[in-house]
Amino acid sequence: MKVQLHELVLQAVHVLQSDATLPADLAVPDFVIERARSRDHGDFACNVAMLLARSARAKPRELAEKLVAALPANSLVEKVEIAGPGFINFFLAADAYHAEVRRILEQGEAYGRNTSGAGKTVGVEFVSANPTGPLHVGHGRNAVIGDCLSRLFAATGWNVKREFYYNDAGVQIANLAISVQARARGITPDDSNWPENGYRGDYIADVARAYLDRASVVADGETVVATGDVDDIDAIRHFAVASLRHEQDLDLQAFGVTFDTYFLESSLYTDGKVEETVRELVAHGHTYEEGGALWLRSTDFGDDKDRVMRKSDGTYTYFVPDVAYHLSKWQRGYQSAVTVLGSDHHGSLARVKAGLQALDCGIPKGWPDYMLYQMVTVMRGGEEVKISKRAGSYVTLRDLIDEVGRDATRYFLIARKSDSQLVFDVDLARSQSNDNPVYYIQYAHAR
RNA sequence: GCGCCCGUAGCUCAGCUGGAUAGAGUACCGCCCUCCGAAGGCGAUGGUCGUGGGUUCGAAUCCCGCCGGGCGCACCA
Repeated sequence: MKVQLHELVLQAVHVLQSDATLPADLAVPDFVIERARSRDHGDFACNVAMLLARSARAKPRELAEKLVAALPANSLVEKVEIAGPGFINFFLAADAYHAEVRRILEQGEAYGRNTSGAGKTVGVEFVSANPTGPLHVGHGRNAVIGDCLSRLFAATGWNVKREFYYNDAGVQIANLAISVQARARGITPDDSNWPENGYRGDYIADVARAYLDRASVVADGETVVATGDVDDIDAIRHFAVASLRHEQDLDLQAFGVTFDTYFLESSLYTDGKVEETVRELVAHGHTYEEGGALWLRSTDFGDDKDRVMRKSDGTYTYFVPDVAYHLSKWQRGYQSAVTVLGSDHHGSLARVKAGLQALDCGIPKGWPDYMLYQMVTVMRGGEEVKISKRAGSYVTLRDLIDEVGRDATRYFLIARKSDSQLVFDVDLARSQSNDNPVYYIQYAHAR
């Protein structure tokens, strides 16, 4: 409807240009057709006369009158009024509404969709939680943002690849393994010989128990059987990662979120992608050695300081596999890529983009896009629920889904714009949720 | 100190590519519904849009300063 009205107004402007009421070389400003706030102002309002007034050296209201007179005949509009400082208000004919209703009924699910993204592939990376614990409310916000974004892309014809990237090696996973190992040996977080950076949550004990019971777990298409050998740290790590990935999968499934690809950071090493990335960066002359470390001259690409790629101990900093990962997205043909990321990671954006530019392989400057979101706090009973990752106590996504229902949780996490901090009021969400378990109990009693 | 984000009703937040009386939920207050959903329906109250300047016919919206809050500024991930 707006598009059609926009076209009508544009034609009126052209008419005035052709009869010299308006200068022929006039740049037509970006005017808007918008839904009128008040019924008195009709159905749609247009501000073009006020925007044209200055360059046309005319009074907005007079211009508006001339524009209205020049409007092409059409069946959409029943009445046009000029109001206020020069708004053109359109009152639509009932037929216009009827036609739209018919379109909605005819097109059903397809209504409102378009094909503007046809033939293009977008990679949407979201959640990307490391398998070191259950998903929490922050991951929930990430998940629903990424899911909605993906659906929007799909609705506009894009080929959407939903991707979950996770670290299955590295320091944090080593900590996970020794935590499970400690639990399997009967050590608890309060003991003096509990590992210094160990994960303290109760779920670690659950994993340890399952490991000792020689349980099997399926994650990312692989079945892992626990050996029960407390001294085999590799086996423990493998089992622990699979266990937590499995738990996360269950949570995501309960949340209605799916992925096409689970991308393992370790594959970047085994496939030689990390080495390839470093080699390319060195080959293009954007690196230098200093203090026994290999540096990327990322300041050449908009970063505020140069970054270490390879530490003096020979290992890579995390940002190298990050660059390698994004390179892999590019090579997989993602013309567009979006990463949904907590704003506490926004500092890493500049260096990853710098790294990609330094590869000189044709990646556009702004690629990839990021969707940052702010922190979530949870209120329950009028008080903020304190979280302590150290102690392993925090509000999990599963808690919220069980307590207020899937859709209400999704709604409250997406209802706020992502760059506002969000307060999730559990009681409010419960009271407004159709899935509210208390409601069903009451309803059952009432019957 | 530097960078990013936020500051709108008691509370949680929309509105911010400038437009005509700044909206919603919630809380509080009033009214309705008294056998099948009173965790409902209707209505009222409530705002110097953090603050000071600037641009403009017109600023919550754009620009600059200041104040307040969050996050980030590693040879950690």
